[in-house]
Amino acid sequence: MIDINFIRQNPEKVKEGIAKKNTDPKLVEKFLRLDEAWRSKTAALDQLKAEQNILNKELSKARSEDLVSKAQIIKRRVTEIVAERNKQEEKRDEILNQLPNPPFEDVPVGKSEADNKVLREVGEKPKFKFQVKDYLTIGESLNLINVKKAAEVTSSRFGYLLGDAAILEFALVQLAMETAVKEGFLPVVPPVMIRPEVFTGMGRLASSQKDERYFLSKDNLYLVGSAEHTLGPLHMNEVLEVETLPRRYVGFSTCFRREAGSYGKDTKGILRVHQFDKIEMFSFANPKDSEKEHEFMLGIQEKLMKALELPYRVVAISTGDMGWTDARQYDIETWLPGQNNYRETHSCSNTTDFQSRGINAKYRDKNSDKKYVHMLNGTAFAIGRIIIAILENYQNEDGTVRVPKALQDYLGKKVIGKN
RNA sequence: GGAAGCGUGCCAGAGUGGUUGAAUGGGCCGCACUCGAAAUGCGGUAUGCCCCAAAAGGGCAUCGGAGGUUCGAAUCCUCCCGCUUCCGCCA
Repeated sequence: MIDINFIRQNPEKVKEGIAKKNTDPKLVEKFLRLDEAWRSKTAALDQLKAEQNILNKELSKARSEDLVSKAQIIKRRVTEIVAERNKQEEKRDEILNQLPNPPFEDVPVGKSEADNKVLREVGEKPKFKFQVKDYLTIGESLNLINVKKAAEVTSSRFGYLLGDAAILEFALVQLAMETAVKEGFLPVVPPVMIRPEVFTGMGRLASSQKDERYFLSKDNLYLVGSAEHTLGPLHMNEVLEVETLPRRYVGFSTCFRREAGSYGKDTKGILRVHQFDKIEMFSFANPKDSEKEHEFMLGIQEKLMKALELPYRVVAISTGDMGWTDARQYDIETWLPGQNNYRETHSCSNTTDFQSRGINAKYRDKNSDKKYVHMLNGTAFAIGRIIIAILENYQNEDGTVRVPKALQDYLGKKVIGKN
């Protein structure tokens, strides 16, 4: 969530910031009105409580019926005002929950993904002397992917990874983990379920994101949409020593997404599914270094893409297309010959103190003041989509698929589909 | 799933209705002593919020969480969460 004091002191900045993110700036006015009402209720309550405390102290010395009846009257008033104040607070916080993290000043302003800015294209797009196939055609013919059976067994937007595709998954896990560990990330297998309060703190139940989550009502738990969601709370309610920053983690988890509102979009295959596995990097950084840390994480993502020798481009996400919690976001889009297009495979975000405030993750600086850390997250590999990219970019005319050099040792072969 | 116990500040640990934000010890920080250190002594050592232009100052809240009883709750009651132990089940 945004710092309440920041909104009070810089309402115009906040309005401008959230407007860029396609959020109604009038919400700020609404927030300030409700906040003002909350403050006056709080002041009234505090004053009444002070009176009550004085009376109670006198009563603790000597009981008198007169004082008791006075205190009883105050008690009734307190009960009333507490109820009013709480109601006011609820209303105010509901609006606060509708305010996304304002973007940094230099983020490209735009309404949608059409306004994203391509920063660079890297790698050579493969040239084919034959009719290229899409990954699903290749995957089905080599019995690597089965979505039809998954639909029968589970439902649409699920898939089986079979044979070398399954092996490929673990190879990608190994490659990503080894690379991240070398850069100082601690490997983690985090929980994939999360409490509603913690999820809210991470800013992941705000607004329409809620529709994106699977909820287990019997246990009052949500399924995570990314390892990010349970990696962040690893330092919930903690104060980290400044010299231990940045703290870096790389997590493997299954990701669950309802894909609400994407009906009709990418309905075929496994590009957009309800369940996939992902390796995710996460960093807790000193605020003064978080932009640098962001670039560092992006650098690792590119390193991984270069290791796989897949053509990609780096995109600065425009304000209108950014994530709810993000002050800056980069995506990596990988070239998919079967679609003749770049498609998102990675995302990397600096959420500044938006999430750390929600989960109360602080650090102690040199003056031993406690401040909120900055939290960053970035994809190492969204495994399903990388498998798609490999199948399409490394396809041969005879229907087989070459294995990227970096993965050959893990698979123990150079070509998939050859007898 | 059944039964029992427990949950206090950075840590250990007292406190079972009345000036308790909370004894005591440890840790940490500052000062004194010392050439320096240790030891010792003295002082300090939470967070959030509100009022105040700010500072100074004042007030409110917080003893796992949410409610309740009461003039008054760390202390009593209810529910929830967590931890421990035993039984059952289980990869």
